[in-house]
Order: sequence, then C-alpha cells, then structure tokens
Amino acid sequence: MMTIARVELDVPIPGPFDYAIGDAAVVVGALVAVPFGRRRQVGVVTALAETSAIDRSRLKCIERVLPIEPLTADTLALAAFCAEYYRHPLGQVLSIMLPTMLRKPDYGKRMRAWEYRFSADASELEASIKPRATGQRRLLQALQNAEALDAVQARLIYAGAPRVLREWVDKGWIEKRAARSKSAASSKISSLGPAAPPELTDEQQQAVDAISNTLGSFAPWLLYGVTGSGKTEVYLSLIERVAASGRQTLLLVPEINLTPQLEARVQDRFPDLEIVSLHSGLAEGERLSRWQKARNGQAMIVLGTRLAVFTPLPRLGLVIVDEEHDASFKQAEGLRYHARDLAVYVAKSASVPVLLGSATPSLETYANAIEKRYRSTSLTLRPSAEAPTVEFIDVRKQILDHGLSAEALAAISDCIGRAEQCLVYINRRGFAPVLLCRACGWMAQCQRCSARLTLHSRSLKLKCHYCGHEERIQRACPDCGNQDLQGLGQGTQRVEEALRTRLADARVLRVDSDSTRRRNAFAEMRNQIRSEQVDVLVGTQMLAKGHDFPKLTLVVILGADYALYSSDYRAGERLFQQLMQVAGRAGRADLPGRVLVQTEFPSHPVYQALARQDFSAYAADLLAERRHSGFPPYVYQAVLRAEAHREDQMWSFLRDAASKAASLVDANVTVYDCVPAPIFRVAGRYRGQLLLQAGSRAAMRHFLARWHPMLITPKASPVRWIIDVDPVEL
DNA sequence: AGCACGCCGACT
DNA sequence: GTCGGCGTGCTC
Repeated sequence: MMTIARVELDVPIPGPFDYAIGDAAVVVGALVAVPFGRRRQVGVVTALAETSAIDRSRLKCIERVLPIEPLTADTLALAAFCAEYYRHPLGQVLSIMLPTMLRKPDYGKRMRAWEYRFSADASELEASIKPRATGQRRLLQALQNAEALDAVQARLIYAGAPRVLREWVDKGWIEKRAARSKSAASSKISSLGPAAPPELTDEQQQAVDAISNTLGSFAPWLLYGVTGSGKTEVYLSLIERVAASGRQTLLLVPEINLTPQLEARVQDRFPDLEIVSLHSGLAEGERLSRWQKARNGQAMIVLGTRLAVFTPLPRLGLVIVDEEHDASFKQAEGLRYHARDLAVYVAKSASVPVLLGSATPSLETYANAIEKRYRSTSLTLRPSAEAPTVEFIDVRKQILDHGLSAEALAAISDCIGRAEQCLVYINRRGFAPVLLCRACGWMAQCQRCSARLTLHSRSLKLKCHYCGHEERIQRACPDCGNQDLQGLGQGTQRVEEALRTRLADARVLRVDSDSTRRRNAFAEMRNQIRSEQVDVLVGTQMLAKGHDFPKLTLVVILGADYALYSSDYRAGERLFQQLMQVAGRAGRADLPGRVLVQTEFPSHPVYQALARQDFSAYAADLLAERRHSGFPPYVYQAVLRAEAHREDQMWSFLRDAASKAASLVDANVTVYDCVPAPIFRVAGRYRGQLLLQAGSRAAMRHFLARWHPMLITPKASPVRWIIDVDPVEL
C-alpha cells in the first residue's frame, strides 16, 4: 500500500517533497493541492512510495486532488527532460508547462457565484463605516447603486471586500444568496466557407509527397524555402493529410504578432477543423480551455508561440516549426529552453516527423541537413514574384541627411510617385542612440547600466533600452554646461521625422515596439498598410517577419553595419538572416522588388551574399569558419551567467564555479575564462559569464549534471546565477 | 521564491 | 511608545 506521494512544487529549491496520502485517490501525474510552509501550493505527483527519508511525523498530508485528468507519462517525461537538459528545477518546469489556472489550489472548487444585497435599512451599516475606510464606503455605494453586487465585482471594487461582506452578513445588514447563473455567451465566428486549396507547384508537391512518406515515424526535415516560395502551402497540405488520418498537428511560429494572421489562414482553409492558438497574450481562462481542447484531442491543429511546445497532444501526427532560425524560439530568461529543439524532442518521442521551415535556416539545422542527420527538401522558386534586386549605397563619402543618403531619398520619392509602398528598415528604435555634448564629449549614460541612454524625441525623454529607466532630456551638459547637446546616430523616430520633412506629402508610419505597445496597435497598422493608407513604413525587426504587403516594392536598409562590429560570433549569421527576411518583403505579387542597402562596406561577404540572394554559399562559408574555429554547431555550449550588486561577489562566484569546473577534469569539456557580460552593468547589477564547450550534447549534459549541483549553496546567495544551455547570445 | 521571525530608526 | 525597514532561515 503506497502511502507517500512525491510531489514537485514550483519552488527554486530541489524537490521532490514527500506528502502523506490521506483518503484521496492519488496517482502519478495528478495535480494536488498541498500545504507548504505557511502557504498552499499546487504540485504534481511524480512518484508514489511506501517510505520517506523525512520523519513520518513531519509529513503533511495532501489536501486535495485537483479535478483534472492527471498528466500523462509523455508530459512528465518532457518535463523531466527539460529539467535535466536545461538544469532547471523540475517543479518549476512543470509549473511553466501548466496553464496558470491549474496552479491555484482551489481550482475547480465549487466556486458558486454569490451575490449580496441589503436585507435591512442601510443606515446602521452606513453609520458603522469609519471615516477613513474608503474601500468600505465604495462597497456601500456599489450596493446602493445596483440591485445586487456579486462577489467578483465586489473584490474588484475593494480588495478587502470578502472579509467586510462576511462581517456585514454576520451583523444582518446584508444578505448573501446564490447568483443566478449567467448564460455563457458563445458566439463563434462563422467562416466564409473553405478556401479552395491552391494548386501546388511541382516543388511544393514534391516536398509534400516526400514528407508525407515519413508520416508515422520520427523524421526531422528541413524545408528550405526562399521567401515567397509558398512554405505555408506545404504546411497546409501536410496538415490536411495528418488531420484526415485523425491526428493533430503542432505548428510553432516565432512571434505573437504572426499568430492571428496565420490562424485566420488556417481556419479559412479548414473551416471544419478545430484549431486553437496558444500564446502569451491570452486570458487565463481562455488559455486553459484551449489547452484542454488540445489535450483531449478535440483540437486538430494547435498553433502557437514557443510555449505551445509544452501542450500535451495525445494524437500528435506532425510538428512544424515555421521560421525555425528565429531567435525568439529561445526563451531568454528563467527556463531557457529552445522551442525548436524541444519540438524535435517531442516529435521523436511521439514518433512523428518534425518539419523545420525557413528561408535562412539556423546553421545548426543547416549542418544537420548537409550531414544527412536531417532530411531536406527545398522550394527555390517564387511563384508569385521575381527575387528582388539588391543594390548598395556606399555612404563612406557622402553627407547623410539624418542618416538618409540622397539616392535613398530619391528612390523613396520615386516609389511613392508610382503609388507603391516603401519600407525603411532600421533596427533601432528611438530617435538617436546617443545624446552627445560636442564641447566635452559627455554622453548621456544610464546610471544603473553600462549602456547609453537612447534619445526619444517625441516624449522628450532619455530611455535605457536595457533596464527601462527613463529621464527628462537634459538642457545642458552636466559636465561643462554647454547648451548644445546633439543626438548622434539614427533611430526609427529620427528617420520618421526626416522623411516627414523631406517628403511632405508622404504618409509615413513608424512601426516599432514603442508605437505598437498599445493593444491591437499592430493589427491596426497592418490593416492601414494593406489598405494602402500608408506610403512609407519606418520600422524595426518587427516588420521584417512574415508579413505580406503586396504593394511594397522598395526596401531601404539603414544602419546594418553596426552588427559587423559585434563581438558575438553569431552576429554575421543573424544579420544575414535579418537582411534576407527584410529584403523578402520587397516585390511580391506582380511588382518587381528593389532593395537598397546603405553601408560603408559594400564588399563585405554578408552583403555580397545578400546581393546574390545565396543562402547556401554564405552558410557554407560560415560553417567552414565555425568548424575551423571550433564554434557551434560543431561544439555544444553552455554559459554560466551571474549577476550581483557587488562586483567582487559576482567575480568570486564565477571564479569559484570555474575552479569547480576545472576540478572535474573532463577531457570532453573546455572551461573558458570568466569574462564580463557584453552589457556589464544592467539595472545596478554587475554581470559576468563563464563559457563552457563540449564536443557533444551528451558530454555537456553529463558534465552539467555533475557541475551544477556543486554551485547550489545551502543558503541564499547575493549572486543571482543561471546556466544557459545552448545559448543564442554570448 | 514566499513568508515568517527578529532586532533597530521615524512617526501617528 | 508603535509601524516598518530588510537580514536570515525554513519549507516534505
């Protein structure tokens, strides 16, 4: 008779925690509410046992089993893999995987809706409220205004409402009764009817056939498809086949902004299939209900951002990762998982194919394809358009007007004259990246970070893009008093302003994370662009990804050179991917596209490769270089990142960790030096890092499994640290 | 991470 | 005199 349950909890200390099983029916995978310290938490039962290392008398009892199907062995295995591979506490991994509503100990308890109303004259109640108790007064008012007040509203009006209302009920001033249940408003948008599947091109058909042949077994695929070659059509055809056999497809996309668009397209194509999208912008209840639909097999297509990779899918038939090279598949904090890599794991454990699609595959995936560990298939033709022409504007001997060359301005003006649209791409938001004093060389610097403040002219503020700090623009240099401070360099705001003055009639729209912060702002802008209410777009990364604007024929790229100065060996790869992406925006439909790149280094290999639109040659060069200098994908990396308010504490932690690593004498692992992070200080914390490299994933896992526990101290350390496995940025 | 207990400064 | 700061200690 198993009497003890091992429970994983969302705490940063290593579990599991043992609990006595009362009379509850506890099974492995069950979600349980347990007392923990002075609070209650939801945990996941990972094992049942008869004995515990903890004294029986100290064991607490499981309070309740949440009314939800237990997690399956597959889901638990995925969590365990993540915890082990990414060196993250299992309880926290499980907590990340579950919709937040399931982390509440009272989930599914009969939360009968109560409502309150007066049962007697209000005067006695009114008199009882003390003059300063404003919350209680608001409650009273709400009771007077409405016939009845429900518990949820009451809580919103005043956080202390539950207690106060109980008191008033006890005193007999108000009464509590069950609320009449509101009928759930459900209005499903009816579809226009199935969109006719377009005829596949030969290439598309070949890809679909080849991949279809591997359905039913694990097979990783690279779908290398140039921009505009119709990768999505391949996805849809495959989804159709998979769904026809009663199986689910998991479709991962990089950006939340792309999900509604793709969701609409998929839904149009398959009006009879249940499709759910999962992303971080969802309300909690909504997320839970969609998650349930995925988990009970009702949803045939699950579309989502990286988090969706954790969705339990009982009848999984195919996994697709669109724009697989995109860095946003890698979570940058907490559990630093890579959704693309986990997608491969998920496909493998479900014995289904996984399709990684991109016009500029990551070098990891590309190397796998070249070396035949992955199968590959390509789409090289753009059925809807010719490849854009790429030209360079050498800005070395030019005077620029707010960063714009005369040629670029002329091209933009021409483009507008033809009633076509133009995109000015600059991957920097704000007005100018630096505020400089020409007299003494002072630059506006963030007090808490080793970073310069970016000038935002619209809001008249200086903002730190690392810690979010904002301050008013100084009138004069704090060092020498000079009143003539200048913004140096270009950001989206400055380019926007310059275009507005130079091209007075043009309708200019800026699209960056500042201008799209408002809810729905992005969707509105997209509609404006598509309905041709805009001539010139000024934007960052955000505009580069996957959007199809048929009237867009000219792309002007500014300020790309800065990436060439980066110390990160991946900068070249990322720049190329970005440039290819943004160049791909030009000239779809029947209008030829043109790309103008302003640069000081027109002959740099990255630009030459862009001009030839030749990913494979450039990738081959980069791979040769990586192999030669011993970088990924030929080695596997992990970084120990540490930060502390006191610099010396950060360094001593890192050095100690480095010497512990060295003490493990593992010939398969190289331990590098402790170095400062590229942004040494962020939000008042000093940051440093230690790089490790291993010849194989297994070697790294084995090493980390031994090393990681050595770093965990019994008591809280002033140093915050994390191991980043397979980092995408150093 | 929470959330407690515990021992020293500015205020109803 | 208290309210409240965050140092350190524990959670099956």
